[in-house]
Amino acid sequence: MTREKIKIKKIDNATARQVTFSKRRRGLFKKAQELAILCDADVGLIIFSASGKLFEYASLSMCEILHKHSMQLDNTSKRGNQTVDSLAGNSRYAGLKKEYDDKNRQLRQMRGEDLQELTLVELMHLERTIDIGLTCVLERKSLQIMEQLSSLQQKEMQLLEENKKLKEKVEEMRMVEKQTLIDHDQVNGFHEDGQCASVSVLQDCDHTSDTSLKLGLP
Amino acid sequence: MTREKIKIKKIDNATARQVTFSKRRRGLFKKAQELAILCDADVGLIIFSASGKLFEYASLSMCEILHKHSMQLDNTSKRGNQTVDSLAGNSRYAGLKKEYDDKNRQLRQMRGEDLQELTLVELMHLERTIDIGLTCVLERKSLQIMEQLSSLQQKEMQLLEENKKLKEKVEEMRMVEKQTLIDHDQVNGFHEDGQCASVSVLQDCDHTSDTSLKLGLP
DNA sequence: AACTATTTATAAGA
DNA sequence: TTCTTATAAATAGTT
Repeated sequence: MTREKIKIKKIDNATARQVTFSKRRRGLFKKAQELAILCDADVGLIIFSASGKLFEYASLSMCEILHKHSMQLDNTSKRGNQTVDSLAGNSRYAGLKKEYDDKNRQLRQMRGEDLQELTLVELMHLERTIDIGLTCVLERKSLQIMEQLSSLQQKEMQLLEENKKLKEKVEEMRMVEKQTLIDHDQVNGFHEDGQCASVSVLQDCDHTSDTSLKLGLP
Repeated sequence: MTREKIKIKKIDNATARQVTFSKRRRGLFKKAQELAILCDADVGLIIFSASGKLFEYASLSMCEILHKHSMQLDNTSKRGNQTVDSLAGNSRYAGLKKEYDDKNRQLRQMRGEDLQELTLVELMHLERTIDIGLTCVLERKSLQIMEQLSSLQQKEMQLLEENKKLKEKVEEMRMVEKQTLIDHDQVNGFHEDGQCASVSVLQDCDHTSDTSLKLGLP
């Protein structure tokens, strides 16, 4: 579309064809993307070069596009020409699709949607199914809650125990310190350092700190 | 590309967006076809409008394009020769399978199965979902029951009414018959015929019979 | 759906 | 492949 108008037929020269392929492919991808963005459309574009190399663009994932495409085919092909699906070679796909639709319908009905097609007997069956499900979920929930409560209580106990030990330790240290001061007073006058006692205190602190870490939340 | 340059972002005005979609879609199809012809490429283009309508172009059949596409994907994603899967052609299948599994899991969980993998928060969500579903089902069931009750009561009324009329008719017929016998006795004693009265009775019978037919079950 | 002023895409050449 | 550029094609806004 430029220096010269061309006829739309296979380009003879292989090099020129390759160049044009490259240029137009990019152009097509750009246009496809623009359409998707401007018009809020879902676009999937698959291109195979003459040599068989694949290029693709998809506004969503290609998987989603193809899936939507399959769904559409299923909807339209129900009216008669099942040739499309047949040619696609998808008894496997069609079978899975059927099961998927069935599961989806059941799920929707359990959520309380699409109920108008059900008879009274079917509704009562459904109610029972949901009720059983709800019971199981409530049981499981209770179990979970009990487990978490139990776990928390256990942790509380451990922490209380730890706390108690620490208090005893602190009390003991106070006593030791007091005695040390008394000893110090007795041995010397009032001066000198309490370094030795300090070190001992620090070591004890480290030890208890390790223990409490083991009780930390997961 | 025209009167004014536009920014590539979703067009706000719905009408303008629809018009642009139409124009650009045709443009894209044309370009896709030109690429296919000029460069001897295989091209597949799938477009869904925002409203979900499908438009597609394929230089071969779309099935062949998708089949080639699946082969390519399978070949590149797995180095081993999984020709069986490849021939079945199914990135499409894999995508659906994933969704199917997901729906199936959800369904099982709503039925109270496979709950051990759920956290407490997830369980509470599930409980709420099921509860809402149950409420809907119960509402629908009540509605159905009320409808059926109402329908049955109406039929009962009609039948009672019919019954009443029939009883009256029977009583009337008895009286007529009695009178006929009396008349007969009188005729035997004197003269006259009771034919006219008999005919009248038959006509009345036909009439009530018609009425009961109109009230018949559907 | 048709028109048209512009923007874009691109064929050929470098 | 990429760049340039003259020209064909596409198209946004309007009618």
